[in-house]
Amino acid sequence: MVKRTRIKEVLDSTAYGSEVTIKGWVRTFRNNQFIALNDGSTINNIQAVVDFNNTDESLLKRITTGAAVSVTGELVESLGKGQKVEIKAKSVEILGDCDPETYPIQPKKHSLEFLRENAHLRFRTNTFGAVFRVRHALAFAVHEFFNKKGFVYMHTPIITASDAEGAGEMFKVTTLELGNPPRNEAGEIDFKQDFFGRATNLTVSGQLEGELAAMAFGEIYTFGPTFRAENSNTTRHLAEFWMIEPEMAFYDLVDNMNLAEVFIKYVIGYVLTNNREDLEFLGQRLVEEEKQKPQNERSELGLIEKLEFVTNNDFERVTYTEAIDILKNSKQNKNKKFQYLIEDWGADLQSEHERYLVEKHFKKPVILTDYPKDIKSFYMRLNEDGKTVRAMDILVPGIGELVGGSQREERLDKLTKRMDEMGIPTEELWWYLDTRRFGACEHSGFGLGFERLVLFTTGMTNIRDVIAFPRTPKNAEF
RNA sequence: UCCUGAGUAGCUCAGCCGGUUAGAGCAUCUGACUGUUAAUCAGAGGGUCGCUGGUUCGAGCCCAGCCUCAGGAGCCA
Repeated sequence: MVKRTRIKEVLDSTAYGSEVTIKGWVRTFRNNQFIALNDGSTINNIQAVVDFNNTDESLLKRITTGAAVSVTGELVESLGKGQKVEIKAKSVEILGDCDPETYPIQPKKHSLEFLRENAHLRFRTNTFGAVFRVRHALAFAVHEFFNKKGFVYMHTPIITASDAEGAGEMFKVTTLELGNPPRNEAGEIDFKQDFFGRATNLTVSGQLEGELAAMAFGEIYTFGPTFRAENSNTTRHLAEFWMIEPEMAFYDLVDNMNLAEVFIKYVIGYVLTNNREDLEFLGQRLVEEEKQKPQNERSELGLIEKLEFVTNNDFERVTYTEAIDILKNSKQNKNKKFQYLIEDWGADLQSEHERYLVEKHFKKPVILTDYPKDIKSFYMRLNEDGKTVRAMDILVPGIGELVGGSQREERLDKLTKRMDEMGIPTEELWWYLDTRRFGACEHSGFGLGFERLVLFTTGMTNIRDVIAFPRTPKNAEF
């Protein structure tokens, strides 16, 4: 059996005269002799030239867009313009036919909306090929970064019993019969008879379990699927998404911010050096797309310039209180251009405010810290002022919140007091509180939405286009 | 969930004030051409106008309800 060479390797080769075998999917077949073939190893196609005068007519007819073919031939310098090398085909074998009458992907521009409805085939387009190679590179860089720093990768449970984290609506997990569940004497569904002997849900965060592990390994991270049953219909929310959650003992909020910033710069830097061609294509795609927008709505920087800017510049760090001052004194606020005007300290920031800070005022990623306790979660460490907590959110242009994190409240009395105030049942989270009873220490962590990172890095604008098979309200096809 | 907009050929879209046989480009098919770059040229086929009901002599177009999608908001990562 002849060994297959990946197209990326062939395109980089100068071994003219040697024989190679490539296998891939036909992108176009031009002029009855030029096959543009792609195997996913690179965004670039290789051109295989068929001698149509000496090739069976019935074989030529089967070389159609989308067909899987194997080509064996001689690697030669290309006679035509547009590519350096090509393959002079000696033999072409159709591995899998593709009926052009019914194959949805045509050699033309398709709308992202159409491709979303054909998510099973969209990997075969340039755009989605590039997006998912970048996604892979980012995921790999995440593990490489933490591994180099000595973090332990924890797999926290996907099915959880706690319904107490307050991170959003949860999906129920049950084996009970939906139409006729067993009931107790009070007429309520009797979860004692369920698979786990209690009500369970899909996880909304691995943080609480992550904290337990950090109290032994020092530094850990999780990277896994997360589920939110919110009826969210936006370009930045999914019902099933992947989240990275580092948790570090002996880190205060500043250590936490430093880690998050270095981390983001590292993974983006990895893609800048390893996925150059994909980024160039995605950057070009973005330019084309923005041509339809009015001048003042277009990005100032190209995709690669934007990513280089992020890796080369410090993120802006401001407290919530300073941010409120900036917003309050902004022209937008004074001219009542905000839909929600900033009046008093304590209000939650709306998307328009975050966007103003990031895109108009600072024009770079911003880390907002020390939010009012009333708009943040129970586990965040209370500041000396008694009003604010050691929270930090990282906001980036075009996406908004990329990271949400905090220094955790390690003082048992303050934590339980806060839980009581917010109606979080302490008895259900006894195991979490045990970390505050047995060797508690200063610690911090954050959560980063992986798809939002992919969005930012690829310049795509809809989160459903950076995950293979998006799960959103009314959509679980594929 | 709320606001706004959209749904017409495989895809992208046009369709006038409600009027006779619903169009274009691309794709597909047939033929020609053969160093092309989303090849080109000629011809052909292709429609449940999102669904249901209503108004009307007559509805792709008007009205009501529903479904789906997109953008924005909320929830958040």
